[in-house]
Amino acid sequence: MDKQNVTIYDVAREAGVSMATVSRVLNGNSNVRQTTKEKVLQVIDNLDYRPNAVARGLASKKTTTVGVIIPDVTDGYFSSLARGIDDIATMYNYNIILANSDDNPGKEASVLNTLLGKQVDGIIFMGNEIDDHLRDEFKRSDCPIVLAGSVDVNNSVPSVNIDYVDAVMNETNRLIQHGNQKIAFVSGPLKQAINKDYRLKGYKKALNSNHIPFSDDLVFETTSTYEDGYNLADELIKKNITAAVVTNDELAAGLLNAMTDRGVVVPDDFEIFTSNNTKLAKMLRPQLSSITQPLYDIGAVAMRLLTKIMNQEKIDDKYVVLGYEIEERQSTK
Amino acid sequence: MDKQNVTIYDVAREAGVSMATVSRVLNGNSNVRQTTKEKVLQVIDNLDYRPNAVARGLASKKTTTVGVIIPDVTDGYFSSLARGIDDIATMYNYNIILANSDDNPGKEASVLNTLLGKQVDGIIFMGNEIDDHLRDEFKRSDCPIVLAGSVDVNNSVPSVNIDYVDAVMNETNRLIQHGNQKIAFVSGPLKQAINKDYRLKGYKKALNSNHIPFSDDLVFETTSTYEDGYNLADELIKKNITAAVVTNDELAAGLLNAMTDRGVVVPDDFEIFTSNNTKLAKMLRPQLSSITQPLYDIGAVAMRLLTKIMNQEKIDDKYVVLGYEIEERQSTK
DNA sequence: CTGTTAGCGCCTTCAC
DNA sequence: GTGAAGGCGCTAACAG
Repeated sequence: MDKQNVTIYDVAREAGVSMATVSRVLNGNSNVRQTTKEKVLQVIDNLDYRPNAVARGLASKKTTTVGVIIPDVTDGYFSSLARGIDDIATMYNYNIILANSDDNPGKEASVLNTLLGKQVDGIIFMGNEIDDHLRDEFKRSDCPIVLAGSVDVNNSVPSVNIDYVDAVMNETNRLIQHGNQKIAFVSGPLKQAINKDYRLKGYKKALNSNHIPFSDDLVFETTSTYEDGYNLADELIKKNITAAVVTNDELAAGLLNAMTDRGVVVPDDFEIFTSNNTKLAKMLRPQLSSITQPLYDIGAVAMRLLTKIMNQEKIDDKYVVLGYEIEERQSTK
Repeated sequence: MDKQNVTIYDVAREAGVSMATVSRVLNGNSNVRQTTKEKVLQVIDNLDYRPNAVARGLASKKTTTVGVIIPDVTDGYFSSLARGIDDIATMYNYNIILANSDDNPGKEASVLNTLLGKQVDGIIFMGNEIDDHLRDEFKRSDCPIVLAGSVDVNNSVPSVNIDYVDAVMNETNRLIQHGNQKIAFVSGPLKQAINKDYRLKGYKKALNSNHIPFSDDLVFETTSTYEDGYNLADELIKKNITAAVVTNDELAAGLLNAMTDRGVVVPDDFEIFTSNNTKLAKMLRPQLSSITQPLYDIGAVAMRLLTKIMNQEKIDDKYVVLGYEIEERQSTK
């Protein structure tokens, strides 16, 4: 009933060599004669031997697995990053332990600790907010960590992102150029730095450079769900708002559908710009205009960066900023 | 530079007990005097000691991690299952190693092997097709495996599903009751058992019981992408088809949008039923009528079942069939 | 090029 | 209740 009855020792005996030699061929060590190597390989095949990664991990202090903390796999934005992460991880022979955190600081800290206990070689963290406590844990962990599509105002950890300030500023500018004066900023929780310190800042910059006064009255804070977006429509209509910059695609989808359901024609009567360009944006009608982020690449680059750090390679840039585009589809004029 | 400098040995020395005792309190063994237990706990806290799960795994032959093989995290159907899986896993103190397979038999077999090498305590497999080779690997693995939202015609492995035959039959029946005679079956790859042996069968049963002849001409095999659905519209229109049962939500979304973009009014001129009730279904306009599967629960129940098997508990039913509903929204009359 | 010998950090009998 | 000792399966010097 053992999962793993045949060990390196069995292989060694069967092949008439020492376990060290078997270990060498397993690890691609070149110091093995071709003929013995072949013989060992042969025996491994015959015995259907599969190295025990746990034992290997204990001995070598490397588990070839990395932890991935994600708010919610079900979210199209983060799952796209996760896909990029996993593909690159696989490419470099790593596996990922995926853990959902719901953006909950308690869960994040807790899962971080269990990951460290499992001796992951590195961690990719995705989350909308990094508080002091978490930053401390990161520091104390003594484990390579990279943020993917997530922002740390202190830049205390390597990260891969786009320029959120710039992107939102550009969106807002376009909306202004389209003639809108009352533009809503529809956001996820403002305690999240990515919303408050980056996106909102971009929004304000655009208003400012166009001499439009900023008003708290046009800032709508939500929990980023489809329903939140849907429920917001009436209020926006009542305030005679004619356009919105939205920080999340599902949120934008809710707003869009609510508008349409109320007979408000998008984009003629109301324009919407969203932020993440998940699959969803193109599947809606009208299609959502959006910042087009290289989602897969953000994950992929983050994982690649992590491999370099784990590997102690020299890093050119610990704070990668990838390019983005703005694609105007059908939800803007 | 060690990730884990303080070991159980340090704790033992510091607390003036043996490592065996420390191990006991760590594992909740009752044979420890209350006072010593408290002392040990105190030292653990002081030293910021964190047990090394790898060493523990080697010694105990339990890793408290399970492998999860998924076609693509980016797919709303599977990511919902994955969320259910992770939540229950967390509840039972397991972590999940998530691996994308793209439904590719080669990748599936390969990742299965690396998971087994990592000594996972169990595996949840999601995939649209299980071929003989994979079934063999499952059997040989001698590792608890549960299928989630995935079907094995041979029932060689415990699984959690809904009754796909019945569900598709019901959908088709409704379409027939709505007066449709030419109903398309728009499917993912027909080499996948879930499509060919279950859904298609349900479609045929409905036709049959309504004395409508089955025609291969109305079966459309695709790769299940949004684009596939979009590109199919013209053909369906040309054939004067008035309704479709679709096996995948993104596929259905593509078809829906293509119809709308071509001026075909859904549901007046064309009805659509989809199969998975992912978030997407309700976000589209018109909203997609669908089989409403308990996605999260399928994952959750599968993981719960797996814990029972890993725990050698008695299992009432190794082939769980969860209930489903059919929800008619706006894409059907 | 190959074998020997220690551990890696923890669990788990088995004594006391 | 607690300690001592022997692995778990593999890697990593160190010899030869």
